[in-house]
Amino acid sequence: MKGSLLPSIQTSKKRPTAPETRQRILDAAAHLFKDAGYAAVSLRGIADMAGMKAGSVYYHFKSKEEIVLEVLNTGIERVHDAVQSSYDDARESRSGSRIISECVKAHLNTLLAHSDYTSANVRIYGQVPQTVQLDAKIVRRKYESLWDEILGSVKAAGQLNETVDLRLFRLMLIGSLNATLEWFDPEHGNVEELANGYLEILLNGLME
Amino acid sequence: MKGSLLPSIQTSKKRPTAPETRQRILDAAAHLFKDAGYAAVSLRGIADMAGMKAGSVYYHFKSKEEIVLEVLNTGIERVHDAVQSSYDDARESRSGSRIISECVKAHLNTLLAHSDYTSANVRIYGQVPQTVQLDAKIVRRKYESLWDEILGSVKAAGQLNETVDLRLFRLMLIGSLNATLEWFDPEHGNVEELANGYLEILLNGLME
DNA sequence: TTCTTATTCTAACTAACGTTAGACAACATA
DNA sequence: TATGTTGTCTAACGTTAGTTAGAATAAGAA
Repeated sequence: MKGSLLPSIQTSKKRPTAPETRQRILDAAAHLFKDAGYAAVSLRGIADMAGMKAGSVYYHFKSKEEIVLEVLNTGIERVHDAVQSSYDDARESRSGSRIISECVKAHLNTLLAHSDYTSANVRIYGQVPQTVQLDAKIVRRKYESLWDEILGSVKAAGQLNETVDLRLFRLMLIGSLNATLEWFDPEHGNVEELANGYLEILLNGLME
Repeated sequence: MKGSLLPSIQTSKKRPTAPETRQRILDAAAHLFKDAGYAAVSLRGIADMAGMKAGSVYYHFKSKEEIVLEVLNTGIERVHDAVQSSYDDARESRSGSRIISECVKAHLNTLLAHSDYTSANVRIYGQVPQTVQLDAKIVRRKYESLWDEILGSVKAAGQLNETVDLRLFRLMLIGSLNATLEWFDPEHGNVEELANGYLEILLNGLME
């Protein structure tokens, strides 16, 4: 087996196991989908990046669609876990702005600094085949529900502007966070600062 | 010439002129790019929707890249014109929130209700070939400058929260407006209401 | 009516795509 | 060492993509 373009997973064995190779394929796919979209990424490209030939990918996955569905779902699961974890931690503070801040930071960190998978989901979801989209929607909806729960609890504690439509706010919040993918450069920017900047506007508003 | 899938441009001539056909090709391209992305849209698909065969497209355009560059630039020009027009009209009100509101509405209206081109730009810019991206960036920058001008003038009039980073706000604003493309359905929603909902949060903030 | 011009069609090219089946190689175990 | 199992390579398939050059057609002008 020739050299791989990804950092190789260290094992005591010369030849990687199927789970390891499978992971390598998914990592490559997530990275490429994130940057170029679904249709523009070929199996040969993914295989090349994973250090193998395209035909070999079929030992691990049934189709390109199966790969992208797994990338999409993993992406949402990761950000869901991160936000859930932050929510659980921040809850006891009983501060609405603290809770929202921590969850926003968790979302942005996952999206911008830790997961090609989450980035890929955001960038390509709208362009994958319909069948894949339908399958991925299930996990996506769960994440939306998590945010509804977070925002709902803050509102129930009387800490939100009463006139704000929570559904719209959630759409706007996640939309604006996800849109940072188009311009934020993780190598030259600080996610924490970015989150704080966004939160200031969202929580306090723009006008004097 | 067989029936076209687009509403035909009414002329006194039996056979459309090149400009008319050219427009039809661009309309088809913008529509398809918007929905499926760049790579997934074929010349044959565009030609089919424009009511011709793929080879004929080459009489009007040199390449697929030439088509997409034109779609991208037209998209930005349209939203730029709309926002510029709203800015010019709202200026005399001397009300910061009025100015911002009108410009936001202009942006959203163009994006969601009037222009496949603008929608296409937002959705595919990050995925077109590098060379196209570089070319399209010029026009894009001008639109960003327009917003910088708008926000700068409101701030200079002392009507903005002093601590807000204008560049960040602009990125966040345009990002969140553009993200509405992923979920807003123009056939079942009201753009004006959407704009008002967003503005309320952005101008007044979320917290009590 | 004929000629000219503009526009579209057609057939084909090369390259690339997702996928398949079987050969091959590497590793583990008896 | 031989055998069995796992994982990769290879060659090929049928299809699709962007593009090209020349033929064909339609419309307008003389």
